[in-house]
Amino acid sequence: MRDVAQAAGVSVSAVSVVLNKKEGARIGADARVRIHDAIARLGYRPNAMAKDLVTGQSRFIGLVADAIASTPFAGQIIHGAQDEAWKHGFVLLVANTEGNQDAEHEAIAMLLEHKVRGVLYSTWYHREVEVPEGLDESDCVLVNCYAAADLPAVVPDEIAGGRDATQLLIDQGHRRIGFINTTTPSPAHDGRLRGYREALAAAGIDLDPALVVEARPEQEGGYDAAALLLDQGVTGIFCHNDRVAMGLYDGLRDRGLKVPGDISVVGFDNQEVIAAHLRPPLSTVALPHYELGVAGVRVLLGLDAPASDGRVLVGCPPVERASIARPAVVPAGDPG
Amino acid sequence: MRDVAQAAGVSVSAVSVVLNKKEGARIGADARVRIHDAIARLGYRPNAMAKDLVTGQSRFIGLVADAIASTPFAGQIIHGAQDEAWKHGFVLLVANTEGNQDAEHEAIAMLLEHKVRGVLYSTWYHREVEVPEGLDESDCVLVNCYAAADLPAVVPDEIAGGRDATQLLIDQGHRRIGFINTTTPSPAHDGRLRGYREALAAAGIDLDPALVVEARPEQEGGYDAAALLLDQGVTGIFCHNDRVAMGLYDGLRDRGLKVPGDISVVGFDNQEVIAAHLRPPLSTVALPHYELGVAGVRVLLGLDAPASDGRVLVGCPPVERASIARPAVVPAGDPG
DNA sequence: ATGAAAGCGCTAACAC
DNA sequence: GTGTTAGCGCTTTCAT
Repeated sequence: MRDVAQAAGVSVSAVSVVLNKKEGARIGADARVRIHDAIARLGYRPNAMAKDLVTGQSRFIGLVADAIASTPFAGQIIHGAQDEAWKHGFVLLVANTEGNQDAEHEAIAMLLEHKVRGVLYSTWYHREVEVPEGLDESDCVLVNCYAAADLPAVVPDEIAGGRDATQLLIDQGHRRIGFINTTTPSPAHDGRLRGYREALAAAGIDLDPALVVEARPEQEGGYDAAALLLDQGVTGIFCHNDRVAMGLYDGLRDRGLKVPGDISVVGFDNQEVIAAHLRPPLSTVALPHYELGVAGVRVLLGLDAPASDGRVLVGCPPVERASIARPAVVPAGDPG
Repeated sequence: MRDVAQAAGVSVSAVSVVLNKKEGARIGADARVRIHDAIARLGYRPNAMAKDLVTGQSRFIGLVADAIASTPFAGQIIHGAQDEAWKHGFVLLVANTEGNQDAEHEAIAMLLEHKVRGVLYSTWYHREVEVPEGLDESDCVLVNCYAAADLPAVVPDEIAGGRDATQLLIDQGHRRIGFINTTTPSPAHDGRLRGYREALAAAGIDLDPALVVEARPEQEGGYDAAALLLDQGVTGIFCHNDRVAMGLYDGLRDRGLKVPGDISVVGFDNQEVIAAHLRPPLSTVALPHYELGVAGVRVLLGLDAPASDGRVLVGCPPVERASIARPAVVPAGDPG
């Protein structure tokens, strides 16, 4: 920078002013030109760290994730956070902890030492977390998780998602709708179930407890659950996630049943590799990971405000594909 | 830091020395204790940027990716790079460009301004890239891609991978082995084909051109390819990737054929969500994204050296599951 | 309108 | 052994 000033025949402060496009003090047009010229000629790059040092604040936003890679989803959170941060001139500092306590501690220390503007603490599946100490030394927002501590938390709206998924089936005339929930206790388990109930209630359909079963949230779980639900005479099935739906497809096929001709299926997550390419393509409801990341930095930056309970709910938009049709067996009393 | 020094009754340099665990100049044991005490009491955190500023080098490694989220894979590269960087005291600065030229330029400028130790330029699928200008101002290594410019490039060993995948089938006695390659021109297309040929040649099997077909690298492509290969009387099929294999499973089943009873199948990529949960679980060969990330920072840091051609090939380890069996039809002349 | 100078928090000579 | 001091590259009063 000194070199630039020298080459342009001005002082360093003049260069600084020009670089930061200050409004107040204007620089002579000629000097300004000479400065830009010198910058280009010398290939000068400002030193971000020196700048941050003097201003006392960096342009970093820290993101600590518990499992960057174990799932295709985490990438989306990073992506969304990165995009939004970038939009406001911030850069993402990524720290992966793989659930390791020490790594987490170290990561947070590192972020703090870099004087990050704030940190996003995220998990790969929606759950309650215990906030590691140290995080309180900086602004912090929880992404895809929440804590007893009153930190702002950005989470998917599981209830509305469950409601919408069920509604997809109801809209096509289904009334005996099965639900393969997960065996794992979680906000997803409770929220989607509640959404399922709400949708049923709103449509005036009595809840039949025999229609909701639980299975491991994987293909294998869905495959095994097929038999249970078929015995109950369901015409449509809402699966806890797309992987379960994938397994269900297999289970149905092995019993000679066609989707959606014989049974309609709706998933959850909108896991692209699966949902979009199953035969038939799976109608589902999307887990908004990208948006979670975006919303996370927005509340961190004070652009969005959480509700009074500290939560910001991000919607799970339905994605209609081809796994839902009107039920083959018209319910009694319904002329069709 | 001054406060700490004052509280401990020593000078700032003493604190600095203690913090950096210098070997040469030792500090009195009592002073050291007082310093640590003061640090804890004051909740002092060193300012990483001030440190980097004076030493002239930061502990950052930049990672620019063309598509962080479009694929489950990118996350693995980030993860590997992050872990390895962390291990050596570096932090990852992540920049996503989504293939956008301007974003890329801006991202690189930003990384350079932060005086990164070097940058990893990565792509989500293995391909040739044009290196954006500016990257030469810093150490740079290509990850999962390569360029005409002589930059070190860390890439998967497609040939060996194709060879190993084919060998999995050969080992079980298959001799009429089909290959569903991708329609997309790419190192994967050429490398896996070459590996397939090499494995066949090594086993003394003549190449039958009718046995290699091309299809879109998705479920749909695999489904459609089933018919073509079945007509050729193959007993085993090597698929360009797991998604193709997934489609192939469907195609085979629709024709009443069982995997691996009637036809053995091997995939490529080891895309967890799919490969591990298909019925039967898919034997495949893994695309080593995590290792690619690790290797990237290792060569960047000078820990590993590329071959004379600037490449470092990362192996694609076979992952055996349950989609391969001995062929039902024993080839003529083979008593076993 | 522009330059001089102080200082951000830290490290690294160099004295003592 | 331990304290003093001079910057690292930049922003920002404050003079001019």
